Amino acid sequence: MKLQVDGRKARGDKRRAEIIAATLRIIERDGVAGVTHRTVAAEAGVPTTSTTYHFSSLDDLLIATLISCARDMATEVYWMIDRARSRGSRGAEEVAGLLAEALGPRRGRTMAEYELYLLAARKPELRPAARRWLDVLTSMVRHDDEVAFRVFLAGIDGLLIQGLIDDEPPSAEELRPVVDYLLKPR
Amino acid sequence: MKLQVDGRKARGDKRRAEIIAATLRIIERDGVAGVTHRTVAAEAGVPTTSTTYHFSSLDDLLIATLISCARDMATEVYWMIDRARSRGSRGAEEVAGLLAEALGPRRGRTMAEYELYLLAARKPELRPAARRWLDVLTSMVRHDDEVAFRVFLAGIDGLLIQGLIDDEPPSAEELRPVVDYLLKPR
DNA sequence: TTTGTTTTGGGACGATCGTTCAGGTAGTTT
DNA sequence: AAACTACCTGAACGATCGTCCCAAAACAAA
Repeated sequence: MKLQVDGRKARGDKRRAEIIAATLRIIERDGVAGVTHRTVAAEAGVPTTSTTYHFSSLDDLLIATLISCARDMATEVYWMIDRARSRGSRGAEEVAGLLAEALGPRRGRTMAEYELYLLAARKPELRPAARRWLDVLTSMVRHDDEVAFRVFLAGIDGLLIQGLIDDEPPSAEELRPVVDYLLKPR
Repeated sequence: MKLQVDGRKARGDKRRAEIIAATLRIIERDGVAGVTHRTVAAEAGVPTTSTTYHFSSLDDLLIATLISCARDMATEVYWMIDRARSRGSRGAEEVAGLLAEALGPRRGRTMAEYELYLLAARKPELRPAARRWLDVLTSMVRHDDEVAFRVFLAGIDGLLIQGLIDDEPPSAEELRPVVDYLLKPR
């Protein structure tokens, strides 16, 4: 069995990846509402029919984008945990910093993620991909108290979604006491 | 100064309210993406031009819908707090019940609220209305520990948004320990 | 080279979109 | 009664939408 040596399929895969990346940029900038075959194609620099060829419908394109997005998130969290462990930290500082970054420089990306998340609430076929994010966290982070860990995950989500409607993003220092409280064992 | 006796304006206000209610039903059923002048008009049983007459643009209609939605939420929370106080409860049972209801029978409404919430993240003119929800809670609920209260609010949001991508909604009994943990003083 | 498969891309179809306009109706004021 | 204001609505505009069709190009297998 040959593994991906067909130059045609290789080109196709590359283009699919470019289209997905362009879709994510569109969502970051204009939201899911801004995603059309034409806007995505223009962003990716390909003809309009290219997106309809590689993705049988707009829903398929959004599904592929969500899956790609969830994979990116997982690897990011993985490296953050790695950083925290190498410092011997309990993680509060790293988490607060990550939240501040998600609400500041990467605000568009955070909005995109939650829009895709809500889309998964409406489209059942997106849910496995959306749940992967929580699953990855649950499997990667060591936790003794199941309830405390659920509270921690919920708190992170809540802080992010509430921070998105602030006029200016909160700093890591402002978030720190809340994160500390979330992580404090009892 | 006469207070609202002009029959014409009274009719206009009534229709505006009907259009807003129809918009909310559309969002509950099909999401913000399903909101067009035509779908809203059909849902409300009015001609298409009626929605463009009363709301100068689609954005204005969504803003009005979010404001109306936030007001509804505030009164609901008000009554829940009233119920809890009259029972002498600390509120855990009431909160868990409210969450289970929001994720079960009222799931569509909950999705609509978070979609409008995310819309406020993208459109600054919506943010005051979106923030009103948190402000109302903050002013209505007695809280000594500011940090603990922020964690509580974030936790509620996180539990709701995570519950939206479950295949079947969690029961009040399942949510109870998490809510207890959120409310437990330390 | 010939044959078959996959990708590319221009063009176009019907549907639906937001919004505008002008004429008509109902209610208020003078 | 006349003048004025606010609301109502059918028709239509240009723009944009998702999607389809088909021929050309690139590449692989024969």
